[in-house]
Amino acid sequence: MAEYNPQEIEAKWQKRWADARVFETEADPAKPKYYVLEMLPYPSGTMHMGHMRNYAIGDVAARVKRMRGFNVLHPMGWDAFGLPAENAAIKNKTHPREWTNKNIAEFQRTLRRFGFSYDWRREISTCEPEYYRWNQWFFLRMLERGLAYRKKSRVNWCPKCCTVLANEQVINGGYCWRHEDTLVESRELEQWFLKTTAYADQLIDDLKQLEGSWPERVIIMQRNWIGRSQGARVKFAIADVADADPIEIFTTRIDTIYGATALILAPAHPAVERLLGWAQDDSISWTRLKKMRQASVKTEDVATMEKEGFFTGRFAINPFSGEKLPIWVGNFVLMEYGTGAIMAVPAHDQRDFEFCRKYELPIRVVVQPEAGEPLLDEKMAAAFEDHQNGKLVNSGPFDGLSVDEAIRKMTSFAELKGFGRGEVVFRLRDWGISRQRYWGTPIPVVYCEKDGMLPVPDKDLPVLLPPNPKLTGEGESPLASTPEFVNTTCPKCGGPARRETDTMDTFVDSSWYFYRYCDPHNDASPFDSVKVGYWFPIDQYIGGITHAILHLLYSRFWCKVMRDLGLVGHNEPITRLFTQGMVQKGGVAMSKSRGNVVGAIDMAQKYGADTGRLYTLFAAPPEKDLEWSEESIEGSWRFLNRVFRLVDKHAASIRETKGWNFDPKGMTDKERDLIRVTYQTMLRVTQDFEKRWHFNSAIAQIMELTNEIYLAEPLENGVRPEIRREVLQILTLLLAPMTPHIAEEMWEMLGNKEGLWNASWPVLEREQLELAKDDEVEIPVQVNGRVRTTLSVATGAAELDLVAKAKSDPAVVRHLDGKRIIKVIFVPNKLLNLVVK
RNA sequence: GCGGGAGUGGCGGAACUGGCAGACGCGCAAGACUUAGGAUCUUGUGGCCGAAAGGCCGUGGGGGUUCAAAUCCCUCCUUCCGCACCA
Repeated sequence: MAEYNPQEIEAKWQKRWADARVFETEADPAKPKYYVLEMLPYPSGTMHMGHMRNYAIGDVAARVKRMRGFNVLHPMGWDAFGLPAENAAIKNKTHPREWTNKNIAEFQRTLRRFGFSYDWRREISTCEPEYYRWNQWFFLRMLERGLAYRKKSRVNWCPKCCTVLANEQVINGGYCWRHEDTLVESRELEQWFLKTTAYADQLIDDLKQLEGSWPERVIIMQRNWIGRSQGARVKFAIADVADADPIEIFTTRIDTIYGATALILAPAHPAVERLLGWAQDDSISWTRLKKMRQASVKTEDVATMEKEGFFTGRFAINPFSGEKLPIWVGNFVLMEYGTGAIMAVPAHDQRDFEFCRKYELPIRVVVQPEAGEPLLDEKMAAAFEDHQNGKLVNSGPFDGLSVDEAIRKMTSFAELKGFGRGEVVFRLRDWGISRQRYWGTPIPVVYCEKDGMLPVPDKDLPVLLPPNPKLTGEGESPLASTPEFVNTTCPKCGGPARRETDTMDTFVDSSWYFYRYCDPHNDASPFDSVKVGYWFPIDQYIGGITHAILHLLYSRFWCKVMRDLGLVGHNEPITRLFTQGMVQKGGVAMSKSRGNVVGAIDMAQKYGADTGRLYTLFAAPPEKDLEWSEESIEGSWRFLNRVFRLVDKHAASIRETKGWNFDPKGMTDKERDLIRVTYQTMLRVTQDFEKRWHFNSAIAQIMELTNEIYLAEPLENGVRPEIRREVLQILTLLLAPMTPHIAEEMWEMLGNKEGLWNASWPVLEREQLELAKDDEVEIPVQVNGRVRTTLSVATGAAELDLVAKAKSDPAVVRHLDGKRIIKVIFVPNKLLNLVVK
């Protein structure tokens, strides 16, 4: 009697896989490819079971596809630049590289311990010059095309990170994404940007291609983030001032322009000073403005903030009606969106209503719903929410038009008269990539006093990080205080020049890393387009929902840039996306700071990697959060022991038998039941893996099959050895993607000379069913005890029901559109066996 | 406020196209084997009634469609996530 010893078995098979180079893969146009990828980890602290769940899901996909004959690319690498390494280095007085490499070694050891089927030859680490030089190369290409640019602007500054954050890194209405308790400040700095807005239309339109294969909510989140609004700009001339520049507003509802009763400017609007300058008695207004501008720095509690404003003393002319409208400044108007100025239409906008109510500005209804209460006074207007389906009133020549007609006609009228035009406005901002930290990719640009800003020539790449920086975590960028880095020569005139001292946001690294896996050691270009052309797009990407916007949006942007550079031939890098749930303990995600991690290595030592893998796959469907439970993990452990004992018990008696070909003749009832339940399980598990990714119910099916075999004991009496072997081999094959080590061991115990890694996924051949694909079968139908009719059922329909459980005998009669349809139960030696109550 | 999910035993969760609700596992209970059990095996386990056979109720609440509803429709409630003065 052999004991299940996971540590021994796992080490044994991991070595065999490595020796046989089972997971190493090359592009091969003769074979169908499958690129499956888990988001690359940031190597910090220790790996816990939350990480493992992610990789277990990907590994199941990789192994199933491999068993089904695909050429599978399944790589792993490290998102190795970033702030924690720098902070740890400051704390421990070491170099960030030291800390990072130590963690990478630890992470790698853990992943290997779990037996994930990676091609380790393709491992990449983004902090290596061989990798980041291509960040710099891409940056220069973008610079050439005007997609990278520098400008002074208000940026998000995290006082804890001591660096700038991208808009996407500001969360919960104004907090740092890494320090959720730290309010982001606003600073004016000279910054590098990548022009994501140049692709705003494509980024939003191409989301359509992803529908159905990306989670709906990710698509919606991206769509909202990009935030496209179709609207119009309208110029309002300023009354009583000669030669004054008009004020331009943006609106999506130009049809309501006759209902405008004021113009409201953002406090930061550049025209405010001029307007106040012209007005008399302005000292109070100046004070208010100053206060408001300071207050607007805070983005906290935006939703509940009281609307405030003041009258500038000036008026604007409504170009449609000629009406004089007071110009106000309002704290709720954003400078960053549209033109920083709006027309207030209090009857048809909640915010305008609140503002005008407070300051007693008039309210005028201009859209009247066709049916329903007449909206004539201001109280009705406030309650009126559906402005989409009304007709215009109080709107001069446009009275009576529907909203859609009015928007069209009034926009072209404004264009004709030259005071407005239709425009699409995006919420998306360009991607600010400058970071004032050391541990990132240096931006490859120099500043010469004579020649100005110049790109570093390609031949001088990579611009290396200085090996011995002074890291303090305070003040300016560490690179700026490293003279040997800063001082350089001008590539044009050869005179003295200064290097750019900002480094790139680490999201640059992860925006294209998956291309590098296709050709990881190329030192002439970021990758070979032919190799990428074979592997791309990624067939299946797996990661947390946390990256729904940041990483996935940047990656999509990068892909489109590379396409326009002629490097790749596809529009979207990722065909299918799967967002797995988190592993929690005590109701919150595992994290070092919360002190609730279950270490992956500890897990492997206590129960073995297979039990850990099985449990994370079994305890919850993969897209849902999983609450870690030390108690219920015992169930997975027990199950593997049970299966192992079962195989061990029969191994000796069946090891020498030949394989069994489906042959219904002479089967005993016990054998038939066993074969039927085995094949049914096989079909259902295949469906769960391939169609639905319901790993938890796939495992449940396998457990059920195991129970059925136990129930059929003693197998020795009444079940031929070759049938026992067939059943146990299929059981082993079904387990292989999830618990590969124990599966290999049992496969060997059953007498197989070749490793399980060479085995194919079990498939029922058509001949075994004795039905051709489009056969029709005549089935007499009994309803309520009497033969009623004869139906023909296409094999397609019968096939569906092959997966029905044996227990669901007798078949069920279904009424569908007046027709009666039959569920068919498959019994091997009788072909089709129908019982209808 | 807007958008998207989710509500099924003591717990995690099954149930594909409307067709035997609660698969599988945890936990719990009883028993077997044991010097012992936090090992292993067997049996039971949604609620109520019943000795049993069996019956009734049951998928957040209420209503509806259907021979048939966890599943479809209406409505309300709860909850999680994302966005949030985007004009």
